[in-house]
Amino acid sequence: MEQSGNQVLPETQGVLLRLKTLIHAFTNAERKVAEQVIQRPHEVIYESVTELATQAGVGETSVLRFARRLGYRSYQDFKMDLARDVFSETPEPSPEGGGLHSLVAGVSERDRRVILDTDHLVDPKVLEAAIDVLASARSIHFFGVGHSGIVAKAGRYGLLRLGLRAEAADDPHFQVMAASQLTEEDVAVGLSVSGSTKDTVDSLRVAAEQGARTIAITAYAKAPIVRYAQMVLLTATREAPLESGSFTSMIAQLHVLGLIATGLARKLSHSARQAQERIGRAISPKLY
Amino acid sequence: MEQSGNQVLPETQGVLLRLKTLIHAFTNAERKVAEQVIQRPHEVIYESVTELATQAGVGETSVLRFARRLGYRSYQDFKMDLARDVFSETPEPSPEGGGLHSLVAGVSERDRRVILDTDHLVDPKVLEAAIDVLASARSIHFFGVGHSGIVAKAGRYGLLRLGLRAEAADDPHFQVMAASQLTEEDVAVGLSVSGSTKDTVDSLRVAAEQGARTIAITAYAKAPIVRYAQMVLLTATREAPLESGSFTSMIAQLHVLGLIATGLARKLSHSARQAQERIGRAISPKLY
DNA sequence: CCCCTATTGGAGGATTTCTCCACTACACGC
DNA sequence: GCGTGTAGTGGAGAAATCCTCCAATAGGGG
Repeated sequence: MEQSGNQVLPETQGVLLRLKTLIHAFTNAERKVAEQVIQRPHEVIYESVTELATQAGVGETSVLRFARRLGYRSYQDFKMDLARDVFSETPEPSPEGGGLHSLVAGVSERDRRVILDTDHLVDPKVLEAAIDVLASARSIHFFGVGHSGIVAKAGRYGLLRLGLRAEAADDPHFQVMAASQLTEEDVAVGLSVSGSTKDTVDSLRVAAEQGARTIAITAYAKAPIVRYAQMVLLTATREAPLESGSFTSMIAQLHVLGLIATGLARKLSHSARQAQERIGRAISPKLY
Repeated sequence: MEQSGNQVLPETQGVLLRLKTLIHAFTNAERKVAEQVIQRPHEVIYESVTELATQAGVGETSVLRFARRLGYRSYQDFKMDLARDVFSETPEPSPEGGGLHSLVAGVSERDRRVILDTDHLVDPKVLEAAIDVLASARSIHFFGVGHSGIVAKAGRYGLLRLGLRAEAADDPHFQVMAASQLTEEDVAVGLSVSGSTKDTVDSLRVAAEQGARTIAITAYAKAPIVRYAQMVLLTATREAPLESGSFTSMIAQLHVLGLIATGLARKLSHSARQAQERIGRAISPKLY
């Protein structure tokens, strides 16, 4: 009496596990259904009541009852829960050896790791200070050559999108020329992974001598560039000797710029939104 | 279906990611359905055709067509695949709290996620084909404007480091001029997140007309640019309305370039190592 | 402005899910 | 042995759902 009727079976995790432990609680017909489900769950999730009933050699009704007995409102609900089991069980042991799969996995791991590592190297207080200074600057100048010159431009565009006045110079001469024109109202951001790039260090030095606020983004806390920086934001390095690691360094730098830009966007949310809209309208005719 | 003769079509994983990249391939009604699915996949997997149709404000037929267009035999099949996505997705850390810590955590999560998503969108076969083609190219030309122009330059430098002949143009005129000079021995790489940037699309078209091999790196599988690309590599998108998401897009693009460059470095390990050494010697006098 | 194609949703048929109920089997008491 | 009660089972058909067909309409190109 108690053991059948409308007893609801205990609720543990995982339909499949539950089925196996409860195999004895089922009636004959239900057990046949349970066996089908346990044996070939991957197929069952794509089968209808009728199909499963036929496969199990029982009537449709028994399949329905089976699902109800497990506590589901409908057969569909049961299938979805079974699907959760089936899909989340696969811990995906890498299909086959090395080759291209491990290329993607390896580079991905490296690129994600450099972001995580950078998170720990960036000092929140310095980040906040940098954001404050940038938010109230008259103009912002990014300095960098080589790869860092590219990132400097990215930084410039990112701040332009927020409606700030930003410049970027990657030519060594123009860079130092621009630096010589700065004042206390301006901010100079020097980008150099090594922190030792002569041109960039010189530009930041000149900017500092002019009284401008200076921010350095580098991977080495004791590099020459930090001498002239009031605020230092560190990026992680991921030396991969042969494998072209330059993209990884750039990702770290861009990540830091993303932190700054997002912080600025929050601080300036109103004007930033307006700037975004203006830019959106201006760019749309350039698209197909 | 696809016009371009032997285009290497991207074969991506994950319904949700695919939906985002294919958003252009949908009709109006289908897009409404897609939006529902993207916005609340957890609920959709428990809904019937009728329910989803009502929610999206379209007819049932459009929902069915939507599933068919994605390549599923039935609506049930589509739901099962969606369930796989939903259930195997790593739970997104809650964006709790305000402060600066959540700024770093939020941006970091976003930047790492875009890399993971991109991994799933990049088709290994296409990647391999692209690497092969690039390894044997006489010269490689990167095209892009705006943010993608910056990434184009990064791509150029990355390949230069491997001893390959690489160029990058971000000026619309020079870009198309350069494209018009290419031959079958050359490779053109078009970078455009939207895939709709006129200048870049035109350049890739001209390059294709000249018989050059063409590769597109974009976030939308059905964007105009893919018409002229023999190989398409997809990047993930991370729409962050206000927050400056441009850095995130660039990180995704750089990650794909990193995949290519690392693959090339392996393939050309000998000559790449030599190139690295030459470059190292050449650059060292520029450092303090 | 017209034509042509692509897009769309409704009608209704096909399939699937579910409810209801009759039937069987078996246990137990008399 | 026989009646009675109860659990177990599947079939009939209703309800819901999924799907096909097709007419109406919107939109784009000439």
